[in-house]
Amino acid sequence: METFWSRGYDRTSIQDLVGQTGVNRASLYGAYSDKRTLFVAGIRRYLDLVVEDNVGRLLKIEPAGEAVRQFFLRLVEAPIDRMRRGCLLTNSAIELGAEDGEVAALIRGAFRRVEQVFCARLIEAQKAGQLAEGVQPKALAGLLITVLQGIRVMSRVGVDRDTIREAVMSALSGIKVTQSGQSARGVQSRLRTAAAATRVRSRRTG
Amino acid sequence: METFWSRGYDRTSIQDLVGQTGVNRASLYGAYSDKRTLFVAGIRRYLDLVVEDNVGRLLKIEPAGEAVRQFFLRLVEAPIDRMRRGCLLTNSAIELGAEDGEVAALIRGAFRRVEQVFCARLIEAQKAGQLAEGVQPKALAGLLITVLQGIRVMSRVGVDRDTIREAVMSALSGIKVTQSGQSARGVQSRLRTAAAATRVRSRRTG
DNA sequence: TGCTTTCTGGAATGATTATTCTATAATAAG
DNA sequence: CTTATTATAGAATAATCATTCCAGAAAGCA
Repeated sequence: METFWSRGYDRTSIQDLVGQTGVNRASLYGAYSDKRTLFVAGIRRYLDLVVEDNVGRLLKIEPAGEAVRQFFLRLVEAPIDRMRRGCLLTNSAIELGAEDGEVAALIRGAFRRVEQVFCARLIEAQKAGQLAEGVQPKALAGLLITVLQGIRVMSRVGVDRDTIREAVMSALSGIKVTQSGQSARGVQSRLRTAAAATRVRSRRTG
Repeated sequence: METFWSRGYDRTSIQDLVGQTGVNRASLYGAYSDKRTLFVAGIRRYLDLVVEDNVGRLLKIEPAGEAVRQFFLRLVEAPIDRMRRGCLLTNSAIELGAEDGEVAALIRGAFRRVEQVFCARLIEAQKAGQLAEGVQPKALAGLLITVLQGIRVMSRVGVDRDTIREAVMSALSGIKVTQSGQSARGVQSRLRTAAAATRVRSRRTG
């Protein structure tokens, strides 16, 4: 999973996997019939570890609006290497999605899952009066999963954080800011600081 | 350009290029020092042909809000093969963006260009009262270029059109609908028809 | 016409690839 | 301990790849 995540499918050789896992080539072939099967297993592991971890965080935080909001704030403020590496699903969607139906279906399923979690939490948020007038949870969830993928693409070529932050702010504009979240405080204030610094910088540079 | 667009960098062999262009291998190497240089030329050609064509359309349509709106409506209703093929820039951003600085810079430049055209037209739209209260052109432009990339990823794995349409609708919600656009009529009504058909279909299927 | 440059088809090179095979070492089971 | 299973290192296979080379064909130019 780690190696495919860092280097992609084509650029990962069996030898790379042997080196990174410390498992012999023959043993790898003993456990998985070929490279593609091994890759699919890597994707499955990513779903279980990384995606579920994010889903868990998304479900845990209260209030619901804050959970969605922080999901993106956290994403935008991730370390540079993490941003460059992107998401195994996004990377694989582009690399293999058009040609490998099984991989495409796995990725589609993950996208749908995250979208539905977004949607569920947005419905909660709406009931608690945390959404702006006229915002439809389902439509906003569709926007958010799309923006998430877009951010993965932009980060990959090193688009500056301010641009991405601005996009996120715009995407989240339908969710009212609440100060209730416990762990919210850290991320929120870090973001406010960054945004303020940006404003000063852009005044100076024109 | 066409071959790299369809198959990506790694999966395109020099032999593929010889076959598709009808130009001899030795002649290709006579004109371009290596595969990567040829690829960069392909990207540049894409910028000149495809990106500039889209920018042109974005600049031509009046009123400004309608130009941005139609850009996305057109995108969402593109033929299925066109959607699967995606965008050479998006595909290359993921495939090479993290490892090839020159390619990354080219792609970043194109993203910035399109974003700025979005922004310019949104400022026009705002002056003409076509934007909702509190919508900031710059922030919305950042959202739109991100959503554009996100759509390219989603389309690649065959996410259904309704989901993408919904995301687009949500992203465009800050732009008021006007009926003034001349060529607007065609796309608009096509979209309404598609949306209506979808509604019926989803009622039938549950 | 002749000469020079460019283009062509195809073979050659050398590296890398996924995958299989083999013989040996380590481990687990009885 | 002995036997059966599994893991290992590395060689062997066969395909594909980017890139170079070469001898001949075509085209441009005088």
